[in-house]
Amino acid sequence: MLFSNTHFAMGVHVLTALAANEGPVPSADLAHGMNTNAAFLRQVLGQLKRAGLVETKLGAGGGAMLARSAQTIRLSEVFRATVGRAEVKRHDCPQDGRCHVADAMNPFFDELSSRLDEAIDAELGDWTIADVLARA
Amino acid sequence: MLFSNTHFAMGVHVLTALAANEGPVPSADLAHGMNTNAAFLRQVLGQLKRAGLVETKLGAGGGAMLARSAQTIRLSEVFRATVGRAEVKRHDCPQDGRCHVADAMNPFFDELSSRLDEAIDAELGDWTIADVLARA
DNA sequence: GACTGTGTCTCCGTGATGATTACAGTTCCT
DNA sequence: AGGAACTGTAATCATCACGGAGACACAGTC
Repeated sequence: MLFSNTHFAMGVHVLTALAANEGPVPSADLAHGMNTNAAFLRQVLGQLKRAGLVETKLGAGGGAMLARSAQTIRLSEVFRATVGRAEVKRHDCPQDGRCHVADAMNPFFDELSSRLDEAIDAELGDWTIADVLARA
Repeated sequence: MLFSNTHFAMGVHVLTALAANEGPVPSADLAHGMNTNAAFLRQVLGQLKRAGLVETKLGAGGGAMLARSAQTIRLSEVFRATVGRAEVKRHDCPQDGRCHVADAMNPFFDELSSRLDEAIDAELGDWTIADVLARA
C-alpha cells in the first residue's frame, strides 16, 4: 500500500471538490461530502494551505477555496504537501555486526527511497486537479 | 511512507544475506541477524519462495538459500513477491451523491495506482540483489 | 453583538503490524 | 530406528498509528 495514511487521497478529493465550486466552502460541508469529520479534514486543508494550494477565510461565509486555478495544481504538489518525501518502510536493522550486510541496508534504502520518490513525483506531475475534475 | 509493512525491506535484506552465504541458512540464524523472529521471517521467506526467489530445505542442515544467482534477482521481483500490486491508500469515499466529484475518485485512483505501480516496478527493475550485496 | 468558521488540542475505538509461542510434518545423522 | 534440526502455519498478544469525535480560543462576517 502506498502512503500509509489517506491524506493524499483526501487532498486530491477535496481540491477537486473545491475546483467544482466557486466561493469558499466550510470544512464541515466538505467533510460531510467526503464521509469524514471536519476537524480531521482541517488538518489536511492546513497542509494544502501551507503548500499554497488552498486559501481559507474565517468567519461567516468563509471556508476553503483554491488558491490557484485547477489547471495549475499538479498532483505532485499535493503529494509533497500531504506525504512529504516518499520513504521505503524498513525494519529495525541492527548495526552491531550480527549480520554482515546490515550496514549496507540503511544507506541503500535511503538511495532507493530517493529514486522512488523522484519516480512518483514525475508520474504525479503529469496530472492536474483539472484533469481529475474532467472525469467527474 | 511506501509499503505499509516491512516485508519488502526484509525481503531485500534476507536475500542479500543469503547471497552472501553458500549453503542453506536456518531461519533462526537469519532472524537473529535481522533483529526479528524466526516465525515472522519464515512468512517473508514463504513469499519469496512462492515467487521462485528462494528455496528451502527441511530437516537438519536445512534452511533457506537463493533459488537463482543474485545477479538475476531484480528488486522488482522482490516487490511483486512481498507487496503485490502498489495501491494508493484512499479514504472511504461515499458514492451516494453527497459529493459531486466522489464518483470519479475511485476510478481515478485505480488508474493512478496502476501508473505508480508501473513506475515503481520500472525503477526497481534497475537493481539486482547483486547490486545491493556489492555495497556491503 | 451574535453568528460562523478556522486552527488546534485531547481523548478514544479500531485495525494492522510484528513478536511470541506452539506444534505437526519433513529431513538428516548416527 | 530413533533423535535432533528445521520448516510451515496457526493462534495469541502487545503496541501503535490512524482517523473519529468533541471542545475551545480566536478571528472575521453580518
